[in-house]
Formats: sequence, C-alpha cells, structure tokens
Amino acid sequence: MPPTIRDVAAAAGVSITTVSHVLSGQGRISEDTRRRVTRAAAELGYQASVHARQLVTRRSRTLAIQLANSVDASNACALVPNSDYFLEVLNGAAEAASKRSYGLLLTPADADLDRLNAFAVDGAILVDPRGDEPFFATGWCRDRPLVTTGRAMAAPCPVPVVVDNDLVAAARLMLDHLADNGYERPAMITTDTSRSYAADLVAGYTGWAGERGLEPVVAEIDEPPTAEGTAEALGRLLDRPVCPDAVFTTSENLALGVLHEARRRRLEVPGELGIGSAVDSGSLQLTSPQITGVFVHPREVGGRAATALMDLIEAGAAESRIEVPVRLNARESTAR
Amino acid sequence: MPPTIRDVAAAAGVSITTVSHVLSGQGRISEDTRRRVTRAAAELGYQASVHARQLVTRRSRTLAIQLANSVDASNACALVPNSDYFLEVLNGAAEAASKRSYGLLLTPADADLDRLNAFAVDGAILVDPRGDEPFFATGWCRDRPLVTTGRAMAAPCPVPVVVDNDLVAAARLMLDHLADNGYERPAMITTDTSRSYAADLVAGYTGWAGERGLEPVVAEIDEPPTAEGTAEALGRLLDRPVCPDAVFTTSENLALGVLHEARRRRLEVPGELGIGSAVDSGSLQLTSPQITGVFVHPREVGGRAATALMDLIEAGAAESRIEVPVRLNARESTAR
DNA sequence: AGAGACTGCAAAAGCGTTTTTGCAGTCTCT
DNA sequence: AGAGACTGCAAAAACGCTTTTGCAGTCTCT
Repeated sequence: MPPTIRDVAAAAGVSITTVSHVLSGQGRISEDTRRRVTRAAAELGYQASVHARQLVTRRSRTLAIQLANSVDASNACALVPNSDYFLEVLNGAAEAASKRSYGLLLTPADADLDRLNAFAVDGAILVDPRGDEPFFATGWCRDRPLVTTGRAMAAPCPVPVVVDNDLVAAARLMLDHLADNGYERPAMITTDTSRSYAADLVAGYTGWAGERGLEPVVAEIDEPPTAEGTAEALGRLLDRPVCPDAVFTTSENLALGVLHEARRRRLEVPGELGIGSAVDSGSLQLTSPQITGVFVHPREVGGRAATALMDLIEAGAAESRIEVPVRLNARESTAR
Repeated sequence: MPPTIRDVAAAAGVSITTVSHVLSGQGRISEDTRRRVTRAAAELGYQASVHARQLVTRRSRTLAIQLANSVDASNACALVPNSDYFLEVLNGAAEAASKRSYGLLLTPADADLDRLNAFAVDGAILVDPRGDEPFFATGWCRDRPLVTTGRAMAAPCPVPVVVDNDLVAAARLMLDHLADNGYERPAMITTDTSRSYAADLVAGYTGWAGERGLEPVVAEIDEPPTAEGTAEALGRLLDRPVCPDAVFTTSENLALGVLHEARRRRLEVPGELGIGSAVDSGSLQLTSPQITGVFVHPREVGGRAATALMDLIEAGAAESRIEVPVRLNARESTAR
C-alpha cells in the first residue's frame, strides 16, 4: 500500500490539514514545519492519490477527444484515422492541452453513454462529428462542456463552441484557381456529406457552378473511402458524355487515389486532368506531380478547440464560434 | 448539481446500498425493488460519479500511452509522430483497449513525475522509449504496471512486459534480399540509436556485413529526422570512394527522403540505387517506384502491448516477452 | 414444532483527499 | 495594560461511491 497523507502527517508530527497545505502551497505554514513535512513526504515517497483529489476537486484535467471515427479500409476501427489532417488536429490539441497540464483521452470508438461516463473527463472535443455521437446525449453534455470542430449537423442540442474553416470559401478559392488555369469543367468527388466539411465544400462547388451556368457534377463515394472506390468514382466521371477536365476532392486520400488512378489510365496530370484537394497535407508534396491543396491549418484548429474547451471548463465561457483561415497551396497538379 | 446515489435511494424508498447493488448487478434484490430503483434512476437521469467510483475501486480503466515523443520538423511537439508506424501501434492499442472498455490517455510529452501522477491511469504503454522517461521513476512504476514496445535500453528498472520484433533478423532479411537482387554494397541510414529498434537494426547490419567481410557503412542523422538531414546523409554516403549501390533505412520517412533525393540527383531507382525500409508502411506503396519494406505488424504490436497491460492490471500477470513476427514486402525499389 | 438455511435489505465503515472554520498564542498599537 | 490583528496549526465536514457485515423474516426439512 502506498503511503497516504495520514502517514506523512504522522511522520512529520502534524495534522493532515498541514500536510495538504504544505504540498499544495496553501495556507499559512511556518518555514520549519514546511521543511519537516516536505522531508517526511520525500522520505516516504508520498504521492497524493489522484482519485481522492479528483473526487473532491471534481476535476480530472483530462479532455476526451474523438476523431471522426470512420472505419478504415481493412474494416478495423481506427480511433485515429490514417490521415494527416486528423493527426495534425490531434497534435494541435495535444500541444495546447499539454501547455496547461491537461491530458487527452481517446475514448473507445463504439462506446455508448454508460461506457463514456465511466471515464473521468472534464469535457470533450469532437472532431468532425455527425451529431449522432453519444456525447450529444443529455446524460453527457448536461454536465460537461463540448467543443466541436466542424458543425455537428445532426446534433440534438446546440454546442457552446464550434471551431470551423470557411469551407464554402475554400471551395471557391480552389475552383477560381482551376478556372484561372484554364480548366473549364471541374467535377467533384466527395465522401459522405453528413459531415459539415463535405457538405460545405459541395455547397461551395454547386454555388460556384450555378453562378457560371455550369452543371455541377458530384460523385459521392461510400464509406469507408477506399482506393478502389475512388478509382471507380473517377471512372464514372470520365465516362460521362461531357468529360471533366479537373477533379476537386474533399480529402487528401481521395486526391492521392485520383492521381494513382489517372496514372493507371495514362491520363496526363495536369495536362489532361487537373487535381485539387480541399484539404492540404504533407503527403501531397511527395507525389509527382505534387498536388494542389487548400491548407486549413489543422494544427491551429485542434489547438483552438482545446483552448476553448479548457476556457469553458475553467472560466465557464469562451468565444462561441472560431473561424480558422484557409490558404491555397497551388502546385503542379493544377499548373498547365 | 447532478443527482447522487442518495437522491435515487430517496426517490425509490430504499437505502443507497440497494441502489448500488441494483445498478451494479450485485447482491440479492427482489424483482420489484429492482424495477423501482431502475425507474427512479432513469427518471432522475442518474449517472454514478466516476470520481467516487474510481476512488473506491482504485481503477480508472484508462491506460497511458506515450509514443516515442520526438519533436517534429517544425520543432512542434508531436504527441503522435507523423508516421504510419506509430499511428498503427496507437490504433492497435486503441482497438484492444476498446474491446475491454478501456480508454487511452495521451499524456503531455514534457510532463515530469508530478504532472504524470495527476492523471488517473492504471498502467502505461511506452512505445519505443529510451528509458529516461519519467514513467521509469520509482514514484510511477512502483504502483502501476508498465509495458514497453521495444526495449528501454536506458531504463533504471526492469519492465514486466516487453513487446518486440526480432529486428536483427529483420535487417538480415532485407540485406539477404538486397544481395539476392545483385546489390553488393548496401549502406545504412539510421536515426538515433538510443532506441532499441535502431540499435537492433544497426547490429543486424554490422553483423551481416562482418560475416561477408564487408565494411559496414552507417550514416546516423540527427534528431529530429528531416528531409534535408536525410538528403545530406545520402550525399555523404554517395561521396565515399566506394559508392554504395543500395540504402537500407530504419524508417519509412527516411526511405521516402532517400527516394526523393535520389530522384533529384537523377539516380535511377532501383537500377543505380536500391532502397529498402526496415519499417513498411502504406505510404511506401504510393511512390513510384514502390519501396520495399519489412512489415513489422505494428497494429499487432500495439494490440499485444495493450492486452498484456490489461492482463497485468487485472490478473497481475502476463507473458513477459512477446515477439511479433516480421515479413519482407519486396517491391520495385529493390527489383533490378 | 424447532433447527437450520435462505432471502432481501439496511447500517456503517471505509476510500484519501481538499477546504472551511475555529482556536489558542503572539504581536502591535494606543 | 488591554483591545485588536495576525500567525500557525488542527478539527471536522464534505466529496459520492462500494462492500462487508448483520439482522429480521420466511422456507425447508425431519
């Protein structure tokens, strides 16, 4: 049995109150007593019980974080999807949390309300949720603050803080860039539009096309997005009577899949087909040609979300909508 | 204030003992009482306090996990390094933990002992640690079990469970493959050899070279490994009087960097230079040419580590050394 | 019919902290 | 010298559960 505060008090010849005060730097304690207690604690190797402390302070300095829990290609659950974007959001959140001595808890992907409630967390960050996650159930969000990245479109209750990019504008940025480079018939490949980022991008695309009198051409692929599904979607687009001359994808992996399939079909990129990804990533720079993408500052997204959540926990308030800017990184795949 | 067990007891007209027993399925309770309590709990929206429960059970069903906490290229701390390997280990651990209702806590990268002790975890998984991490301090590992992936070479205390690949054999597998394909002067590029996987690979390489009477040529690059550092290391190797005809790297990112630099130097791969990575990854299949790698089953590594840790926590015992097999995935970068 | 087993529930003892309150004793001032 | 402020510490009340123990009352036997 590890030593308790009582053992330290006995060893130092003081009350447990005094021990607590010394170790937490509270109260008025004489220099002499302070030294005695500190020494006794060190000699016993005393470490305050986290559980007892958390019970009384009602804080755990832990944030739950759930990344759009897709199922990966091998049908294995991926708590952290294999995507630079989520990884960067996670790292941004981790960095911000770390600075204020918070930890990040990856909750089981398939956990229901009861299982979620078994974890001691002060709040949760939901990255690109749909809104049907158990975190939105009253039993969870009544007591603990929630921050989302992207809007939870199916959420039954309002969320106090939403961190988001203006992805409608991002779509326009990319499409204008394609038009500037002489592409006349951009098509779009998207994943499941039940998440707001995909919905926004599609909305941006259809709006833009509408203004120009173009017929919007959108191929939606099934979850989970696979290389085969992407190839098949590209095939559907290319088989149309009026064949698109550029493809705009909602994620980096789709863009990589499109490039791969284009190469297989001996389509020249960027000559015969332009490719642009709505989410930039380091991996888009390692291809040849390198792929154009919209950089959405994922690290900042994660960081702002974590910071807002901690503010909500500690101060009870935070900015309710945080918009992170986007930037187009033009590369070879759209330069003809 | 959320309802407590006392509120439920009052509403159902029973003692708190009975409420606890009903909700946890313990003890002998009549069907009628059971229903009354269940209804009262549901009506009040009662959720047992995690903190109180954890205090008395002394369990949090949470595992700390720390991934070789390097610093990434931009000098930002990366709790989850941008590498398929770590991501897969993490997902493997998450999946295994999820199955048994455990969560995974990413602890602050720079946390000292006191800050680590502020988190309620039942044990920790250290992925490729060096041994100087605060988890190895007596104040931590005395009370809680520890499992490592790879051997913590500088650890002050023995670790109850180590999950590892036979990377000496992995190196030989790759080198034999290179020799079979006609490469005669393989060189090696490695990261920091203070982690056991790099040390083992280097040992495997020098042993293999010694047996064949070859002079081992090893370039070690500084932490953190960058594209520039890799390019520079490759340059050093190529400038030697006897120029290597193949490069064996300790990680996927090094291999990608080598391929990139080789292309820049107009070196033909695999013709003039063979490339093999000691750690396979999905990204090695997206390059052209695709890169040969040794698949080390990272998902299984993470899964076995988490399972062993949970066994240690619940049963107090687990297999002490777990070896995960390796497999060579030969691809275009070594096929001449 | 009486002994023993069984049933259904409550009382109470923790679990190990934090924090408020209170109380002697000592200082400082007029 | 006496009032008031200040100092250094302890007592005790939470925090909200789990779990052991005990105790009536009811059954089941011989």
